[in-house]
Amino acid sequence: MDGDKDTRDPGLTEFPTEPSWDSPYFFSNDRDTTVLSEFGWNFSPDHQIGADDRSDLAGSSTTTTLAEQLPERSSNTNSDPAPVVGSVSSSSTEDPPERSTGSGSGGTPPPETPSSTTKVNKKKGQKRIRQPRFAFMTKSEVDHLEDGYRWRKYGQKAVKNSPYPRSYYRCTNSKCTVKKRVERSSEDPTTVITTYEGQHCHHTVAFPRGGGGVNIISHDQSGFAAGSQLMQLPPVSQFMHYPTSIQPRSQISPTHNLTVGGSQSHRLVRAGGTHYHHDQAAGGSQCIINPNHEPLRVVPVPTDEGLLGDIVPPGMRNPFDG
DNA sequence: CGGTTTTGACCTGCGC
DNA sequence: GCGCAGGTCAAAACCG
Repeated sequence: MDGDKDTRDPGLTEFPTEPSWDSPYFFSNDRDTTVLSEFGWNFSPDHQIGADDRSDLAGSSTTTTLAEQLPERSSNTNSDPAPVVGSVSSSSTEDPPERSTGSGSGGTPPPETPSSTTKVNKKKGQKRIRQPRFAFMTKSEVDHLEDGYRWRKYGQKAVKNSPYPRSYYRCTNSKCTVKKRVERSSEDPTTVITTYEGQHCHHTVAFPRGGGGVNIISHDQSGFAAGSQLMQLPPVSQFMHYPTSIQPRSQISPTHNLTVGGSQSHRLVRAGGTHYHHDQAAGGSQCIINPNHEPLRVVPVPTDEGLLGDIVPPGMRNPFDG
């Protein structure tokens, strides 16, 4: 225990402060947001930002994306100190549908049944399968950043070697198993590390039309489908759009330090209070993306388009927007 | 009143 | 096998 696992730190500290276009790190879309990804996606250079874009971003951008090929369940080897922030190693298994009970028993199961019962839930030899995760760091004074989805906090834990606790959130959509962890970097308290796990199976919450709503993504676009390599685009609207829309959950701090580009971003607007309009089309389509087909390029875009403008085909954007 | 947050307990995986 | 740290549960508290 001492030299113990700096699991997370390594990963984080190693992220280039500047985009490494030749490395798995890519996606530089904002100044203060570093995007890290744990997806098993196979982003190829072709999907990275174009040379032109690079020059545009390279300069001031501190945004970095890490796309890491996640072997099914790496993370346990030291060499793979949780590729991302998460550090998580044994996170959810979850076969999406049901709460994995993962800890299945987690909480306060009947003391009477030793653990057998609980264990039963989680088949023994069954190894947990990690859901694709995606993390990014954002300079912000608020921990929980708005992303268009509704989250319910289900836990908080103190993180070793960090004075800041880690919060666990779960998408409030009962059919959605996406989770997200939020923690503040111990090295840089101004940086919030958000890790998403899983893919939303629904649209983002639609915000008041007045605010222009959210860039809800509809992803059935056949053009985005790709045979067997279908990749569910997790938080597309999240990680791509976040930067421009992040908002504190409970209150928008005037000093909110998101630099996101300053001028963009007014698509996500709080519906007031802590509630949001739920106009989302329940059971919406799934977010599917095929890296091999659709060049993923992230470049600074005008306010109107937001980051999605370059990622999501117009036809795939918020169906409620128009 | 319904939904969310808080918080302590419990479970699991992993390293030693 | 043990201990640690991470992750999850669920009851209670809180809030709009």
